Amino acid sequence: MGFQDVSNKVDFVKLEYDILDYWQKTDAFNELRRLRAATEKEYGIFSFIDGPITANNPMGVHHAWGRTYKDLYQRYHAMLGKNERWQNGFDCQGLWVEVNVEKRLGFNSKREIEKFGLAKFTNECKHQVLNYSAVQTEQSIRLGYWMDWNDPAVLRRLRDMLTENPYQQVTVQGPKGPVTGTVEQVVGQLGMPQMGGSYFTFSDENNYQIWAFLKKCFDRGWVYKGRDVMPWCARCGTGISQHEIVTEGYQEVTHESVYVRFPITNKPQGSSETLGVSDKEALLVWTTTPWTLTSNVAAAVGPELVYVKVQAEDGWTYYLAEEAMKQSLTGKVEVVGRLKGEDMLGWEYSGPFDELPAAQAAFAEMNYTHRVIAWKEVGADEGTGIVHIAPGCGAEDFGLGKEFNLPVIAPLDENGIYKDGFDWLVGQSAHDVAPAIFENLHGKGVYYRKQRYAHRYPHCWRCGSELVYRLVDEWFISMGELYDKPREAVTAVEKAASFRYQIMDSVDQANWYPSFGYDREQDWLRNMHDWMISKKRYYGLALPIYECQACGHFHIVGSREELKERAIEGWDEFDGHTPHRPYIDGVKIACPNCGQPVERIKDVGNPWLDAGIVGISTIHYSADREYWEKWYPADWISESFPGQFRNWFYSLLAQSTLMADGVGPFKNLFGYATLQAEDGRDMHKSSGNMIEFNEAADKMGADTMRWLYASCKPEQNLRFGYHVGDDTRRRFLIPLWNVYSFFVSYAQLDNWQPNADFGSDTPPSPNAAHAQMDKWIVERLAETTLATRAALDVYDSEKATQHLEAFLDDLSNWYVRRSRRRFWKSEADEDKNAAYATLHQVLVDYVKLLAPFVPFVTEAIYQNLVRSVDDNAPASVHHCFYPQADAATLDQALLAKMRLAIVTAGLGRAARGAADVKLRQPLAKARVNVGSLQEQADLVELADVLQEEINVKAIEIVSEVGELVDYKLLPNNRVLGPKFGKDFPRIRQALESLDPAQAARQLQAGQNLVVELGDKTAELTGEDVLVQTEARGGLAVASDKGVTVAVDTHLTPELVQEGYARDLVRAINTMRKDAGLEISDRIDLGYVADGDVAAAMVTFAAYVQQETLALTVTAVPLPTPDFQQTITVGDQDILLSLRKAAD
RNA sequence: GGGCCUGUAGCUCAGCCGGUUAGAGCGUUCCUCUGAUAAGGGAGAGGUCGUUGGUUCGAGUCCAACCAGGCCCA
Repeated sequence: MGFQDVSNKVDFVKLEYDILDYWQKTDAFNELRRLRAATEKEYGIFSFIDGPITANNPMGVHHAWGRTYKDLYQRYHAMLGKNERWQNGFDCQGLWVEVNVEKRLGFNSKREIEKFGLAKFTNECKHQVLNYSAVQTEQSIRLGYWMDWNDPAVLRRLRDMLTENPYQQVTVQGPKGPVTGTVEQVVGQLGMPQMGGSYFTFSDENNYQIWAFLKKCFDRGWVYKGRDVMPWCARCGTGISQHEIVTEGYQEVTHESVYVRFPITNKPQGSSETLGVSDKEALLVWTTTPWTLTSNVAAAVGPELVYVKVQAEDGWTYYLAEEAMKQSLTGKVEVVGRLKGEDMLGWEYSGPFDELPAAQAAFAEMNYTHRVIAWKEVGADEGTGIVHIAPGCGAEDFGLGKEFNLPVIAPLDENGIYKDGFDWLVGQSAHDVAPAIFENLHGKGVYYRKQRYAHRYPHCWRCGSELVYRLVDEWFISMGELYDKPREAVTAVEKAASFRYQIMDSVDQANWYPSFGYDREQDWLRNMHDWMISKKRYYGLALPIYECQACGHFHIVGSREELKERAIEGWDEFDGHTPHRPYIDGVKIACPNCGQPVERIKDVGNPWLDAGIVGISTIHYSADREYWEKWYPADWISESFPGQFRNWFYSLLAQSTLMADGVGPFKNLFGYATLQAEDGRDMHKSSGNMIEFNEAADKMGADTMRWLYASCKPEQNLRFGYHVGDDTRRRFLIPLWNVYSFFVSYAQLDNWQPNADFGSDTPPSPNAAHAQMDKWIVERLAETTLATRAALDVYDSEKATQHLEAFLDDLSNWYVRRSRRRFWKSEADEDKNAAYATLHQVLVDYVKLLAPFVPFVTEAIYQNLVRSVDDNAPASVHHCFYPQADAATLDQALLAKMRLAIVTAGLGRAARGAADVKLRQPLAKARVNVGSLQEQADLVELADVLQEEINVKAIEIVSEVGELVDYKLLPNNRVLGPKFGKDFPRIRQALESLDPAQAARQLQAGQNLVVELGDKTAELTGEDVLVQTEARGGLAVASDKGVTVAVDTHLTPELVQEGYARDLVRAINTMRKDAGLEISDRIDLGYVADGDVAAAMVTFAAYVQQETLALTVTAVPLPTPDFQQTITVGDQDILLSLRKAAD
């Protein structure tokens, strides 16, 4: 037994695959679950509820960002001993799955789906989900994400069998034994206790649990059918709810907008204007959606807006808003009148498409003519200030239509095609008719001009098509009244009646990271409309709404049992199927009101119902209430911010709040921003800046990705790419590996092994300075442990990584660098043993701290440092407990002392650099000035360290370095400003005129300074004035943070010779390396030199021999050298030759 | 239309309650160290702190307007 070889050239990607194998072979994840089930009693639980990922595509690098957080915090809490559920979730239902299946099957319309058959189509959708859930499972495993994953092979088997024949019997292994049923039935049980693994929102449990939720809403009277003009996707044939459309639904597009004449036919009595019989007078109206002109019923003006009557060259007289003239009119015009919008109310005009049968019928029915109405929202920034109103084609228009009791002309069917009654337009798509409409208007003489117009226009968020507005019947959950008073003033009764206030209370119950998330969610809840839950589609939640065609009553069924009880038809055909179309549609119930048979409405549910119920459904709310109470609410949830306030966060909050009687679904919410490409743009395949997850993982390495993700600012958009990846690897993983590889290579060389219970009984180094260094790095690790835990406890991985990186820098660039010689020396004494034991222990604890962040490399290091020497240790670093430290016992004095030494050494090197004296050249002394007596004492103690670091013969601690620095007096603005106010500039001036050196002495002696301000004097204390030292130009001095270091650059011949000796040692050692010698190989050395270099070779012979492991040194070239080279030392060319000694 | 955020070095970003000479990392140039290091260290170049006003002894920081970009809600 002993440590395995470690190359310092590591292939991290290969290492990750090896570790994945190891975890699989040792069943490491399941072992962790067993261990934590056993420690739950002592340490409790950490409840995480996963926001489901849409199983419709391979996962992207942006998912990997979120999954890194999820894995990190679950692993951290597992290392704290807590038990967890480890359940991933897949989002499985809804339009996005349908769209991709349509693509796969080559469908373009709903008709083709119906022709294909709903039963088969539903299966294809499930097939799609099973396929990508398998892919995403594999990808997540590759990321190192530990979850209760399904075997991807089983998911694929179910996928294939489902398409083959969903009714064949299948048996799969569950955690409590085999599960048997038809393929459809088994798939419907995925995620349930008997199946284990990820939850799938298409499961029976999830669907029926939503029924229960809807039933509760129904019982409270919150569910209603609404008729409204909604954004509608003609391709998908479905309404798009407000929840889906804001933000990502809008895209910048350019349309042909059109200016149209609405010829005025009548100005009623009382108008200030009268219509001249022969006048060609018209309202000038503008629209960006020409297809809606067929449905015009009114024109709206701003009642307070100023309008003008203009005579144009074309013989027409136009009315339009004064401010809109410039953007609207072309050619010469003359203003002939001015009036307010309210003066035009009631004017009648002839519409652009009055000849259409649909228009005639609608107008005749209500005995209506086109007229001007008032709308205070009308402005003149765009268009003409006269707005075309078509209540059948626009949401606001519809609202106005209700207000003014206008006829509604709805032109489009669900595919966006003109319906009957629209004459020549029938059968044409709204998207394509603009040119024909223009031509038609032209023919009628009402066309004025067209204009290209760029604006943000809503698009279907799934398929990208432009939306139209369409009059439809949809189902809604009422979000309740928004009371016109502060939240605190809302009474219990009001709250009970208004769902939104109940959800707001749940928002209050959680900590939101970052905190602005809280405000965003409350803002959404204040502003949201009622929740549109229906979609006229095929695959998804079957809304259990039964609307009686006979009496108009509707009923909501709250469970499978209730449906069975109420069913009067079709139950037997449905029984054994999942609650999906088409089978569920065959069940009829008796209308609870009139007893007539009633069918389910055909609509399926909004997919956020599926995702939002998981806080209830996945923890067995109905099957095992005790279990649910234990795991609800979640300690923590996490998703990307954009979109989720009105989507998952919202639906989770809403559904949970109702089901859990006002207890919110989570205690802590952690959100993060958007992942972008390195160029700062969003990642898109079409932009060519897309990085696929698999490619990133295998090129960059999963640990690198994870450290990158964990160390970034979550609330800021993350720029992801190979350059930041390289930077991350170089900054962190490579130095980590180098320290590890350094340790192992020397430990192997010395055949060093830790004690069985390493760390506890290693005697300290007999060398006091070394013992102190060992103690320091241990203290630094304790300090880092405290800081890391504190950061992770508040979900601040960014801060944690900063502390962990700072530690690595201290470990690598101070502890190891300062201690290297202890590992090199040949005798295996107590000092060496202490060094090994310290570095070993520190590395082991450090990788435990790192394990949740970078699970692969830490596992590899742990296996070698711990498992290869201790069979009884936990099989995986991830089975260990997280390191602990006690803040009370931290040796703050030692930490401060060493920090000072590190700063001072850096300044010493900087001072040498300023004087252009390279570090190999020894110098006589350095003088150091620090502020406090404590610091002076600390530096005296660490003088030998500083001598080596700065390569000087002596360190002199001085209280004054006056001849090397200039003093500078600076006013302490923060103190003096408030004290002197307007006199402050004069104080500054007076201070500048003092002799700084003398003033500094005075202040240091505790005396006050007296300055002349012309008419008066002022006294300044040591607190009022800041005394700074600054290096006098050209001298070897550096200062920072109250420390000043000056090096004496005077060279004596002895120092020069010693410098040569060090140059020679360096050159010889490089030659040894180039000659391929082992570190421990002995050599014979020959050289040809004269003058000072030859003298140095004699004076420092012992030193050179010792440093180069030379058995013999001769002042002639070796006759048969292994390696020979001429180097330059001082101004001489020196011939060096060496040969491996016979030994 | 309303609200919020951002604008600082070539790039990515710090900059606390207004206070001294505006910083870091990457990149770049030069120097240096190195028998763990695809590393490390140091120095240099690089800034009208988006623009214009205002408040103040003093503004990157506070206020107003504007410009540019982003987000949220109508």
